Amino acid sequence: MVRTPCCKAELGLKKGAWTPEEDQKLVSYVNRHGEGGWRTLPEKAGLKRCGKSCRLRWANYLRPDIKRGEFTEDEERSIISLHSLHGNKWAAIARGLPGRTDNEIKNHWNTHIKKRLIKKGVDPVTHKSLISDKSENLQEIPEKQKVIPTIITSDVDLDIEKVKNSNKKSGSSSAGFLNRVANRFGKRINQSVLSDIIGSGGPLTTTTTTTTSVTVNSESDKSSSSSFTPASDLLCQMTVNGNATSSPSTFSDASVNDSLMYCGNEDNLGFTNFLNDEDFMMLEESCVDNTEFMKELSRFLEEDVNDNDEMMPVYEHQDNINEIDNYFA
DNA sequence: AAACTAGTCAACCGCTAGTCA
DNA sequence: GTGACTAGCGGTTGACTAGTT
Repeated sequence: MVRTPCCKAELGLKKGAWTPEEDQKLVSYVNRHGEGGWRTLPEKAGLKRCGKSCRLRWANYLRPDIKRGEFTEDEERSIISLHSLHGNKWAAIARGLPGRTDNEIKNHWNTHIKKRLIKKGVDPVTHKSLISDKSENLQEIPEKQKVIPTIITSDVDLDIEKVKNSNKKSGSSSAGFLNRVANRFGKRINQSVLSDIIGSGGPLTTTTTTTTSVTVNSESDKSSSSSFTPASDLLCQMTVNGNATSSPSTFSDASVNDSLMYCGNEDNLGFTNFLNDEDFMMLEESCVDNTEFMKELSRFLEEDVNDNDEMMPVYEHQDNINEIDNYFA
């Protein structure tokens, strides 16, 4: 089958930048007749362009619902989050950002976000830490340099520091529990066990972006460290004296997309994002299926009963977007 | 001030999937 | 089932701009 070329140069069709007059003609035509019929539209609208070009121009720049201007922090978070789930499926990503086009997102990714991720030591393709791949060699890195970058935000310095310094609010639900688990239990549990659990599967709904920072101080704790770095939807990082590893996870929930939960002091573990009850239940189910984990967990709980106020999330039920903005302001 | 370089982004190209006759 | 056609997607290009030498 021989395809008919969409744009026949020999027909004298124009290429290159659109003029205001052309835009006006296109907008006027689409407003009168609606979208579609792109192949025949140019002729009817009096444009010397191919239909494909008209469709693109309309879809990317002339549509009234298009949002122009700088990407917001939240939008960037969403892009990174969605990209971790969809990869370079720009159209799919664009569907998650109303008013933004696939082309715009693609450009922004390639010119800004990708570079920033690389700069922070994060592979923009796998969303895993580039440093973690060499975790075995990290012992040789000077202590001061053993800092695993946290990703996700639109700005390099957007910050955990701010979170750390914010007023701490007490938590009471699954998030608080998980923080205690992370704080205490994470130091002890066998890494492979925890990795299995965290990456053990579950329904995926939407993507999320989470950064989990963990620091374990004692030398002996190194062997029992773990990190939760989901390849597809939950981005977490964990460091143990600077050593970072990663493993896939399956938490999901758009609500988690706001990176706002907790960040403890530097000597402790914590989830920087809020985990809602649905996510928690998913984790719980995975845990229950793992007897080894449950044994460890039982031990942890016994110890935890007497000491559960040690680690509280900074943030837990903050669902107002303005408050989130203030958080990073 | 001119030349060069790097960054940005609008637009194009090639391809695929879906639909219809 | 096949071919023609449309819509849409993702990768790439190239014009333009800003910054640097």
